[in-house]
Order: sequence, then structure tokens, then C-alpha cells
Amino acid sequence: MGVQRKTKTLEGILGAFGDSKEALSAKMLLNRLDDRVNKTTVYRLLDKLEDDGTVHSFVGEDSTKFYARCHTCSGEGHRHSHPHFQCVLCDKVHCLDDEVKIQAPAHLKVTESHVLLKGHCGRCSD
Amino acid sequence: MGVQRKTKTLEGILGAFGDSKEALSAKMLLNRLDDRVNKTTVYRLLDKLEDDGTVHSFVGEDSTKFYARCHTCSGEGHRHSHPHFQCVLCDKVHCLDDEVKIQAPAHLKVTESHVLLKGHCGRCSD
DNA sequence: ACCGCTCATGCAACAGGGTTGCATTAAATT
DNA sequence: AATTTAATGCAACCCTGTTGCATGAGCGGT
Repeated sequence: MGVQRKTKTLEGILGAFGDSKEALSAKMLLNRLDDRVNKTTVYRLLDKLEDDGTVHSFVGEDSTKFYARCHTCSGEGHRHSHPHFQCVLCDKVHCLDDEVKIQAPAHLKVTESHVLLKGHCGRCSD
Repeated sequence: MGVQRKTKTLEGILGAFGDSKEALSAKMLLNRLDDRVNKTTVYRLLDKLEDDGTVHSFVGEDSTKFYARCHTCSGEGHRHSHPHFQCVLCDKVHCLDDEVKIQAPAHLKVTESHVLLKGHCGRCSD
């Protein structure tokens, strides 16, 4: 089951995400919360928020998991096929808008697509 | 620098990949080699083979790294934008043929695209 | 065939992300 | 305020992957 109580840490996490499309790792989240919270708590809350359809997760190229607010999902299931972009200079990760449809050979039944783009973000490529 | 000597383990690894498009994790590779080789050796060889342009790597949704033979790369640099497919039933992973171009907003300079599709493979969806 | 140089290997110990069990704390409900 | 039950913190752990160092094995030269 998902989140059931409004706690300090929960508000902190939701506050960190805000309403932006930025994606955060557990570590980044802990930093933003000034390391005053236990990592276990953060991981458990993120799991629950994902169950609730509040955030979605994906894996970055360094094998760490990133989380970002959902804008189109419910607890019924996550449905997003938008790409994620990671800047190789400032390391920031964020969700892109465009839906992506990758076509695969007919004999494969594709249920999820994960797209990660890497490069220089607007701020870093000036 | 890449691989410089033809050793038993090297032959074993190349043999495991063969000429197929199947991708293997270090763990899978160790299993196929009957766990008679040290994992450190495998990791180091895979690194070198990647340097040489013999294999390429990518991260699966479970955050583990997969390796597969390159068919179009050299030591000069890896250049593939083909998707990878992971079957959620049999867990096999393999490279797809189609090149993929994801378009991103103009202010982003994309240098790498990683696409991972998940679903049922031909053998598992019958 | 042997020698010697240097790369490759194995081992142990470590690093980092993430998880689990359990006792304690604190929301929510009455 | 008392009770219930979810949330938290802690320590210990799992897993993938890496590093330092001593030993073993390719390979080129003789």
C-alpha cells in the first residue's frame, strides 16, 4: 500500500520535487534534506510514492535509480513513454515532454519503453 | 589499453557471446564459464573488450550492466543507437536492428541515446 | 627450448546503491 | 488522553562492481 500519513519527511520529499520535471536520485534527495533523514526512510517513501502513481522511476547510465513527479499517472498504473535527459556536465536529469514510440519487430510484445538521452543541457552548452 | 593476450578466459568470453545479438551480464557470463573464473577477471576483460570496440554495454532496468558484441564498431568509438530488448519472462536481453533517432528540444545537444524495451519475446509469448 | 618482460589472473578487501528485521516514535482515530 | 498502526532509525546485510597486491602465464627475443 502507498503513503498513508502526512509526515515531515514526506513533505520534505514532495517539496524537493516541487512541480518541476527534474529527476532526483535517493542520494540527491538526502542531500536536499540536509541528511537529517535516514536513507531507509527515503527509499521506502519513494517506493510508496511510486505505488501511488505520484512519482515514477527509471535507471540512469550509472546504474542509479532516479525519481521524478508524475504528471499523467494514477495509482492504477504508470503510463509514460517520455524520454529522460541527463546532462553529462551538470549531471541534472529531467523529463522531456514528447511521447516516444519505438517500433520493434512484430514478434515482440513491447510493454514498456525506456529512453535515456545524454548530452549537454541548455545551461551547460552556452 | 585493450586486450593484448589470447588467454583461456578471453576465448571463453568470446565463445559465450559467439556471433549472436544476445546480451549478457557479468553474472550470466560467470555462470556460462562454470564459475571457474574469477569475477574480477571477467569485469576487467569486459572493460578491455569495450575499449577495443568488440563489445558494447548498457544498463538494464534492474540496474545491472549488460554486454553484447558489437557488429559495427571499432576501437575508435562506439556508435550504435539500436534499442535493446529485455524479455520480462525469460529475462533474456538482445540487440535489435533498427537504428533509432529520438528528437529532443533544440536547446539540448544529445550525444547518446539509450533505448531499452521490455515485454515478451517471441518464444515466451506463444 | 629457454629466458625474461609484462600482461593477466586470483584473492581479499572494499565501495556504493539499495533492502530487511526489529525496536521505537509519532500520526490518526476514538 | 488512550489506543492503534503506520513511519522512522539503526544496524546489519545483499548485490554489483572496483582496487591493490602478489602470483601465474603469454609472447617475443635469443
